[in-house]
Amino acid sequence: MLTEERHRIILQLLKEKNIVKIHELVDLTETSESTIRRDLSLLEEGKFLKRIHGGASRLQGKLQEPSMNEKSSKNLHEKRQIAQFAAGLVEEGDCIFLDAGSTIQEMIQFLPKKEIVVVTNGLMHIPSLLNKEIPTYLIGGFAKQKTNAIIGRGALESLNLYRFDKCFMGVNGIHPQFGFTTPDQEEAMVKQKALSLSREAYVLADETKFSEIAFSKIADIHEAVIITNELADETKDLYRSRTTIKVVTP
Amino acid sequence: MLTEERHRIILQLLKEKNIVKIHELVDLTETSESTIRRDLSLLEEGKFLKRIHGGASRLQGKLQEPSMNEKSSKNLHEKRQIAQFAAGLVEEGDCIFLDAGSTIQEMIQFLPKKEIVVVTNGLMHIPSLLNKEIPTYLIGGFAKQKTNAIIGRGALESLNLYRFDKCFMGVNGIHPQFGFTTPDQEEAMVKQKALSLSREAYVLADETKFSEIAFSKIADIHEAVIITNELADETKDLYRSRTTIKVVTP
DNA sequence: CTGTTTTTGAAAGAAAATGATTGATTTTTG
DNA sequence: CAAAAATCAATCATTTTCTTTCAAAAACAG
Repeated sequence: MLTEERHRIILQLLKEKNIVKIHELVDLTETSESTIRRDLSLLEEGKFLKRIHGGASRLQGKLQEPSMNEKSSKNLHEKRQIAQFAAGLVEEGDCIFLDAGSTIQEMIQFLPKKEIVVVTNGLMHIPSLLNKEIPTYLIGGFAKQKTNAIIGRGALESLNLYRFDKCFMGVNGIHPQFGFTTPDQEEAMVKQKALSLSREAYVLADETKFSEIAFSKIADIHEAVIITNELADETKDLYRSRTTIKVVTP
Repeated sequence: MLTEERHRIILQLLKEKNIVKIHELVDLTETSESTIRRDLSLLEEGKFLKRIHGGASRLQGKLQEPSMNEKSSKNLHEKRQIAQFAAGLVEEGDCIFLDAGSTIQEMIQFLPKKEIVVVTNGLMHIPSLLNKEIPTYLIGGFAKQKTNAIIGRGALESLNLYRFDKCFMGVNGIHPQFGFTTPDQEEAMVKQKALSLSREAYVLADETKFSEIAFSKIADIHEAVIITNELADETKDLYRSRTTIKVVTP
């Protein structure tokens, strides 16, 4: 059995079980304990897992891309519902802005087969957009490694070339007083700019984002329509007076 | 069994299994280990798979160019030599423009670990550039599906924000009278603009590009230094009088 | 047919992976 | 708390795989 093959098996097993024991792996792969230990050491070095006494455990850093599976399927389902609803708002002839980030990425698959134009700062959206043969414009600027978003002065200048019918974005915090917020200042500026260039603005957020505050402010609460799933009634009331909330019914 | 035939078998098997072992392939094709090793090396060069100890594994594609099946390994080798030479021209502190396209993509792996800044219109370059932790700026504009390049008005406007120490580009035709040419007019405009913003301009081209003419003109022959591999003497003379040619010695 | 290039297989030494063993360290058990 | 059990890191000999080199075989061109 090849090294890489074992590594795949180990990671696969970890995904399912959160914790694997050394002996389990020895039996499964029919190799020696030494070999498995070496494997675990290597994988730990590569930040794929954490070694613990007797085995290894999964690490839930955000660094883990495939930990998408870890997100409870409920959460994912909600996210998708919100995304689908948002995509339904797009109309023939629209020019829309799509923010970088995984929330918005879910939207793309639901975008209608109409004549639309998409502008985005999300590098991760490009393959799927082109795949759907949607005319796509990317704004210029600095390519941020961690989030795969385009940010910076170039991004703002670039946006000036466009006007949008609708823009869609994800945020990290929604708060009655502090408005929409996100951790990265540069990304906040891009969102802000895009929002100011749109006739209609939509923020996609599941219930976990409400009453949260992140570092950098994007806009006041009334400047965008919030698309979300079921909310506690008292939360709803808190926001209803200040802005529009579209609640996706399952 | 023909080389091509073996390659096809190997790739087919990889599609099904994610991992293939050397001995598996030796048995299957009834050739020697040496031959299989050579095959795997070639296929790895062409970015079709990744060699691992004891076999090979499938590489899960990023934003790779899929339509480039005709890579002959000889051609690829030349291309790589040219790319390596070009990368060697990059100096500490340089701000360089990298054109979209597979020729330039080869350069990235050879870029020196110095403080440099890269601006590009090639979406396919982004993953490897970010991977090397090189500060990267993408210009804005229309994302062209076929070539994964950013083009159009936005691209030209975007470029205006920058000035380059050096720019590197691929072309389709080089001709004493007609200059540098490429099939797509929009891409030609981007190349032209980038070239005009650079202190020094370099065109990377193997011998097959000489005396060819494509539809859209980028610049006159004297406006860029040509980096190429061995040339017939008469070809060399034809261009030497009008521009600089750097010949990469193998 | 002859000389050249390309492809192939074999072989040798280098490099990597493996499994067993050692004694140290940690955890469990009494 | 201390002994017993389990797990661990480190080392080493062995096996497997890799790279390089070379010569024979095959394909090719003139």
